[in-house]
Amino acid sequence: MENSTPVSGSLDKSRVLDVRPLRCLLPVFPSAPNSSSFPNTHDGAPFGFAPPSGPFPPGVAPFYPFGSPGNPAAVPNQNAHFTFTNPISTAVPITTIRTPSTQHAAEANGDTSKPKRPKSSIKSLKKTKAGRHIDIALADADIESVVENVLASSNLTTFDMVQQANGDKELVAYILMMYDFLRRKVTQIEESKEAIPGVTRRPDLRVGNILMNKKIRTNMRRRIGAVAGVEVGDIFFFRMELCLIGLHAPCMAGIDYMSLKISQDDDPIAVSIVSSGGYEDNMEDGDVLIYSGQGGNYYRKGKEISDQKLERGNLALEKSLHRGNEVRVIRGFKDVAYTTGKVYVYDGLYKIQESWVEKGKSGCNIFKYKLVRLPGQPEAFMIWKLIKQWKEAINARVGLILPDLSLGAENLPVSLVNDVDDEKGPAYFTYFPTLKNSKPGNPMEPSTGCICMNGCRPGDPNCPCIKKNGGYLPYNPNAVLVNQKSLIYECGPSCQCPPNCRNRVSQGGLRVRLEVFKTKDKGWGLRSWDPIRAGAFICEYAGEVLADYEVEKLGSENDDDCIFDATRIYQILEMPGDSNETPKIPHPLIISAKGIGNVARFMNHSCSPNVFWQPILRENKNELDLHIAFHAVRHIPPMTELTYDYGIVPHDKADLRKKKCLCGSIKCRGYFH
DNA sequence: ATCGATCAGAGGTAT
DNA sequence: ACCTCTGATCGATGC
Repeated sequence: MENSTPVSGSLDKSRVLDVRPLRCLLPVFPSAPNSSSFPNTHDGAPFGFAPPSGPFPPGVAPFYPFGSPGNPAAVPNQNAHFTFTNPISTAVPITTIRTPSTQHAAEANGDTSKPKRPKSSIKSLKKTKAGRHIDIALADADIESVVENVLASSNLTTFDMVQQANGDKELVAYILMMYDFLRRKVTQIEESKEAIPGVTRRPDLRVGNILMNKKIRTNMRRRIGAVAGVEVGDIFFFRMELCLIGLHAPCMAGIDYMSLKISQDDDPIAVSIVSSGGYEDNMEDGDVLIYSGQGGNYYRKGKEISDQKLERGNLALEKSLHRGNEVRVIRGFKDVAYTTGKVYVYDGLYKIQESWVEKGKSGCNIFKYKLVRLPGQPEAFMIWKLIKQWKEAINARVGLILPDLSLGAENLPVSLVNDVDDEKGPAYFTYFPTLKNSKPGNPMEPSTGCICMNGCRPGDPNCPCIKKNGGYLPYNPNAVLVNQKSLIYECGPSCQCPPNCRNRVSQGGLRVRLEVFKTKDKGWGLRSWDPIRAGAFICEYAGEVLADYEVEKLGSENDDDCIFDATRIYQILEMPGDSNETPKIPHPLIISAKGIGNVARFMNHSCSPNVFWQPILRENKNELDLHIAFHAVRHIPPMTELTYDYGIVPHDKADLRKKKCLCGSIKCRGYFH
């Protein structure tokens, strides 16, 4: 990983770099809508990872976690609004939350109008020392009300029985987005409170527990083989996600099994395993997995390391070996972008080929199972292995044209690849990592920057930058946006916090290893070698900010590719969040990346995008320093094309600029601008 | 920065 | 009640 990072250069972002080596000058995007050089069919999505889309099943109203960008008039369910800044609000100042009063606690609980509190709250009350009762109770009430309100705004409390029993792609995507949004939100709230030493709050488990209790889950019944709505290659970042969608039921154990009635006998049969390196698994081969049985393991109070026994999961694996049933395999490993976290990849169906017992490093017996991947499935874990090779030696990348398109302007290289035809690169442009000619206007009221010398801390009641964001730091750790906002106020040149401040995410440069590649039918596109978490920052839209007179010219000229136009009409994203928080920019912003730009200029349009944009205002004395940042709608597996919604041109020039859309989504509008 | 020890947890099975 | 390839945190090392 590190060896692919060029020596800094990140300090000198003002340099404009020429990308001259690209000799072949061909159009970047599909040209005219009636061009015959592009296929008219919508089939054949470039990869197996077509984004979830389409009409929601009955009972599942789409709700808009990250809000609906653009025109508020385009929001269909105006009556389903919920704001986080409303009364119940999470935006209660920390100080009021911290004033302990039994009356307050009782009121807070009563206000939820939920007579039954989840058992987790009761437990924490019982287990916590006397002095902390109220804090915990208030925290729980606070979080419960957030969850309640989010769920209420989605017109949904539980799925019906059919949906709980069997999912589909949309339902699975919906549950995962809901889960991760709530998890980020709870993390944000917890972070803003004073930490209780020695107490870890585990938002992942908490939110999982709440959704489980509310039956916001699917594929509940255990099954052998494929799980409806889950595709080979899908990625996850928490074990709870696997539970909620029925891919792997135990929230910690590595082997999931069910009893299968054969004549009179009840045989346990393994249905899925999670291999994440906790034991002495062998992950060398992409299609073969040597998996260790469970039990007899290290650390458990009052228990010694011991021989593993042929019971529970081990017995199930043994039975599955003889029965020859398919076993789902989820491979987990350290997330390179987030050292303390893990990423899980659903690697499809395997069969157990053999089993044996061997002595582990501790000297105790360990069961071993050899699993072999069934042929004919899309590649999943194999792609990760390939990428690892590319990172070690860039020349291993087939079709490589340039190892770094940015020529050092970014803090990570951006490879340029064509493995579909012989085109040698996109049309000439100059790589530049941020905006030129920014700061076109003056704000209504002057503002001052922060003085957080060690970086802005969540929950700091005195930080003006956090105040401007409604009292919460808008980003979770690791540059993940909690939810879409009308406008995010980042720290900027007039702040005294350091460049690595958590409130400067869009200024920190690339955090995932990107690749510009030739698509099959949409010209050049953008994708990532690294997995991307839902909400994670991807890149800024760089280019030249167009002045009014330049915008006027746009319609008449035909060369208006590579435009970001915040004034267009945008469709609502299907993400959990607050539908009131639609992007609102302080002044019209149109960016041209035709001559000067960064990776963002290669992102293609999709009517069901996996990336959304977010306006950012950087604190800069009395100037409006407005930028556009792109974040992930949902978890995005490596090598999946990144797309966002280009929006709709409202005025009469629209028809002239229509291009045939090839996004392949069920909800495709048929064209884009 | 990376490692290990630590521990409260969750859904689930087994009794 | 018992089980477990979690996940965050805290301290101690590594370079």
